[in-house]
Amino acid sequence: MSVTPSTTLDSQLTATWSPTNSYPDVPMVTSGYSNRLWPPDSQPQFWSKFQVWEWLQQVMDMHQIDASSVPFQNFDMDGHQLCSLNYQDFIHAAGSAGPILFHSITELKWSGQYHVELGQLEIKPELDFSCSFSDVSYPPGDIYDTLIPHVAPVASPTPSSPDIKRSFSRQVKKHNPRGTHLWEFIRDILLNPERNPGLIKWEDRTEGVFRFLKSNAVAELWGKKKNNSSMTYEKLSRAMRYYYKRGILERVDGRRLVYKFGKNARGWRESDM
DNA sequence: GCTCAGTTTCCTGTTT
DNA sequence: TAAACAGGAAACTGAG
Repeated sequence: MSVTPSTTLDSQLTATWSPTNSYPDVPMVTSGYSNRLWPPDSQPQFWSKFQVWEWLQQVMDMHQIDASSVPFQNFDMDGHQLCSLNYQDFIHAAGSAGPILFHSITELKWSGQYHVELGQLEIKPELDFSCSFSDVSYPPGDIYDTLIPHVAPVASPTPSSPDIKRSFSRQVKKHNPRGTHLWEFIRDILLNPERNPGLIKWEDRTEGVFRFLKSNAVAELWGKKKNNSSMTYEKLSRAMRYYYKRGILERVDGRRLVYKFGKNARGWRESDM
């Protein structure tokens, strides 16, 4: 299923979010998407489906949202369609993560058109591949505490009371307490081979079977991401084996360095994109 | 401070 | 013989 845009791009830009008609009693907070992760001339209206998917993944990584909590197939659309979605469309398509995604795309659309307060969020820029996905963290009392109630219009399922807000925050973060999981890191390499040619490759894309080509290099990259210079493939593979029990990976008997995504791994299928 | 999830580290034994 | 696999056990880490 995918969400059909309910308004046009132009009407959306003026009706759903603007610096003047939103929530004047609340200071605007930026997460820095427009300034850090996407080039200034990157206009979401002109994104391809793949770029939409990349954006989706990046926002989820930034906010440490479990990828399995957002049905990627709901975002089977190009940038123009994405920009045409209103707040309710995002709620419909992404559930509790909808407000965050809505805020992100709105900010990108409005990039440079309104004053933002920088410096409220900690960004850890890195130049290598690993920063492409999720090396952004927030201080305590992070964006969920400030963003969600502000973005949410009246009569939305978005949390408003402190208790609900707290449980929402927990729901979003509990699954991923320390940023991107290893399997998501692996998946991202597979889905972005242009960034890491020759590290891991698909053996059977439709079945989710993949093979490590440079196991030590992947381990090194993982260690770099976790700021752990002593990471080895042996340790990484131990963590991979723990995924068997959880159904995130399945064993591929008799083949070295070959793994397969299991039923609980999300976001790797072409149909998810 | 406690609990929990998700690793990380170390280890022994087995398979390729 | 080396590299990789398998899995137990304990420790670690960050977040709620």
